[in-house]
Amino acid sequence: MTTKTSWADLAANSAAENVGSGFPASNGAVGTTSAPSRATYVPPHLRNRRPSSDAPAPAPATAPAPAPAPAPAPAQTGPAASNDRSGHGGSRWGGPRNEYIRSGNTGGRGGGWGGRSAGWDRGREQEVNPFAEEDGTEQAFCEHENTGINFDAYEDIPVEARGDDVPPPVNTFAEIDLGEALNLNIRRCKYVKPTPVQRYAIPISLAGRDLMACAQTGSGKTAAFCFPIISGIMKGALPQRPFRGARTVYPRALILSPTRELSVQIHEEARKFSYQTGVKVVVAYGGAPINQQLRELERGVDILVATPGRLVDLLERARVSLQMIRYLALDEADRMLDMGFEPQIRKIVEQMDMPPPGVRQTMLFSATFPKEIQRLASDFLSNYIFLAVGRVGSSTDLIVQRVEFVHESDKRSHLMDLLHAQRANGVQGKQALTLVFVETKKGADSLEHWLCTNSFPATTIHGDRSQQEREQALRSFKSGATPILVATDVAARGLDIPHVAHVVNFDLPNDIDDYVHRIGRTGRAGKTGLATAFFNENNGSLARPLADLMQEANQEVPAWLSRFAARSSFGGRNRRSGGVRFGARDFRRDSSFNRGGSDNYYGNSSSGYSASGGYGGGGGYTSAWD
DNA sequence: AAAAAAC
Repeated sequence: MTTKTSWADLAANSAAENVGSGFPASNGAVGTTSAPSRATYVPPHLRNRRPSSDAPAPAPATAPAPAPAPAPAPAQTGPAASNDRSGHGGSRWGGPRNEYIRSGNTGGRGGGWGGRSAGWDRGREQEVNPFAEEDGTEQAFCEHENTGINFDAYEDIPVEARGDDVPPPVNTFAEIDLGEALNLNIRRCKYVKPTPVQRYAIPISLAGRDLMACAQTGSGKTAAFCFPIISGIMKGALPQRPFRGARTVYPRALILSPTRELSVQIHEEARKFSYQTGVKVVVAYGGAPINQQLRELERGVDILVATPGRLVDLLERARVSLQMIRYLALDEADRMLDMGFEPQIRKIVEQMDMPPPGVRQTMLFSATFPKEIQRLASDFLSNYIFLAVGRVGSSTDLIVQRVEFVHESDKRSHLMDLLHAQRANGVQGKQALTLVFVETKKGADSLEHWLCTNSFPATTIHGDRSQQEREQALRSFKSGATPILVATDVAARGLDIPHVAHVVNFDLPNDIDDYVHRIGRTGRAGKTGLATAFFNENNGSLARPLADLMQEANQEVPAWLSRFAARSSFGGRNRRSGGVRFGARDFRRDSSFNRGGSDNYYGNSSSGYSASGGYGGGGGYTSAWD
C-alpha cells in the first residue's frame, strides 16, 4: 500500500494550484439592465417577409462592426441573407449590442421553479442576453479562464478523419463562413481560435456530411456541432410549415443528451452562440413543469435540446413534430445508444416522423465509442465521416491519476484525510472543488450526510433527488458554497464544471468508460487536475483496463495493481489489448462494413498515430479521453 | 447490480 500522506499532499497541492488566488464569493449578480429591445421572435417560415420600409442597413464592408447594430431588421434570413458575408449581419434583432438584459425569467436560475412568471410578459418581448446572466463566480473567472484555454496542451494531437471526400480542416474561425452574427458571438465567448475538434468537425458539418466524432468535451465539442447547426438554420431555405395543429411546433434541429443537467448546459451554451442570430433554442427535460416548456415551445423553436423521455412525451402529445428536422445531434452518443437508452432513441429517430438518414444531417459526438456501439450508430448515419481527435500519452499528464488500495471499511476515513489536507491548503478559507463519485444513490446520500456531520460542506446529486434539488446542488458546488459534491454517474458525463481540482472515485465504476468520463470532470480546458481512485478486491474486473489506461497516460501504476491486472486479464469488453489508449479507430476499417473509403490522416509534425503506437492495437475500442 | 430517462 502506498502512503496516505503523499496522496493527500498531492491532492492539496493540485487543488491549491487550480483554485488560484481569486476565488470569489458566490452569486454576485452582474449585468446591467437597459431599455428593452422591441425585437420579437419570428418563426422561420415568416422570416423572409421583411417589412418593405426596412431596407438592409449598409455596413462597412470589412470592419467587424463594433458599432451599434442597424435598425431592427426582423429576422432576415433566407438565401438572400445567406450570401452576405461582409455586410449587415450580426444584428437581426436590432438594438444596441450592450443591451444587457436580465429578466426575471432566466435570472431565476437560483430560485427553483417559482418566480419565473414574474418577468414573463416582458421576457417575450426581448431576447435575454445570455452573456449577462452569468453569476458572479463565472463572470469573475471569465476574463482569466475563457481566454486561458491552454492550447499548448492541445498541440500534437493525433487526428483521424476517415470517409469519402473528407473536407480539409480550418485553422481559424475567420476561414469559415459562419456569418457575422455568429462570429460576433464567438468573439463574445472569447474563443480565439478553434480547438482541434472544431477545426475538423465544423468544415465536415458545414459540407453537409454526417459525422461520428470521438472528441474531448472540454475542448469545445458543443460548439463544434452548434456552430454549423445555427449557421445552417440561418442560411437555410425557408421551410413550408406543414399543418398539423396550431400547437404543434416544428424544430429544425434536435440535440439529445443523456442527462437533464447536460441538456441544460448545452442549452445555455447554444443560447450564447445563437444570440441575435434569430435562431431560437429551447430546452425540454423531465422533472420540471412541462407547462413552462410548452409555453417556451409555443414562442417558437428552431433548435430543440432535450432528454429522451420528455421528448417522447412531447411527441406523443403532438406538441412537437420532427418532420422538419434537418439536423440531429446526439451528445454522449455511445451512452445514448447503450442498452438503457437505445429503444427510446430508436423510437425518436426511426419511428416518429423524423426524416431518414441522407435527408437529415446526423452528428454523433462522444468521447468513448466502443466498436459495437459504432455499429449500432451506423444505422442512423449516411455515408458518414469518422473523426477521432485523441490525445497522445504525454498530453494526459494534465490529469494526475492515483490509485490507492482502500478496503470498504476504510474509505470514509481515507476520504477524510484527503479532504483535510485540501482544506489546510485552501485559499482564502475556500476549499478546492472536489467531486466524489459513488456507485449508488443511497450511498451518495449517506456519504453526503456523513461529510456534513464531520463539518465538510457537501451536497449531492443523483436521480432520487428532485430536479430542483439536483440543480441547486450543482449551483452550490459550482459557486464554492459546498465545495464537495457527492455524485452518482448522473454527473459523470459532459458536465463542464470549472475549477474541479480533484475527482475522487470513492467507488470505482465497473466500466472503464465510466472511469474515463468521470475523471474528465477535472483537467479541463488544458488545465491540470487530480483523480484519486479507491480500489479494493471488489474492483478486480477493472484492474486490467485501469492499469493499461494509466500506463498509456504515463501514470505511475502501483505494483499491486499490476498484480491484480495479471490475475484478472481474461476477456470482457473492459479488456484493452495492446497499448492503444488515446487513439481512435473507425470500426469500418476492420469489418465487412468497409466500403473502401479513403484514409485521411492529419498528424502534425511531431506526433501522429504512428508516433503514439498507431491505431493498430486491434482492441476495437475507441476513446478520445472525454 | 446500478444509474439514467416522462407523468
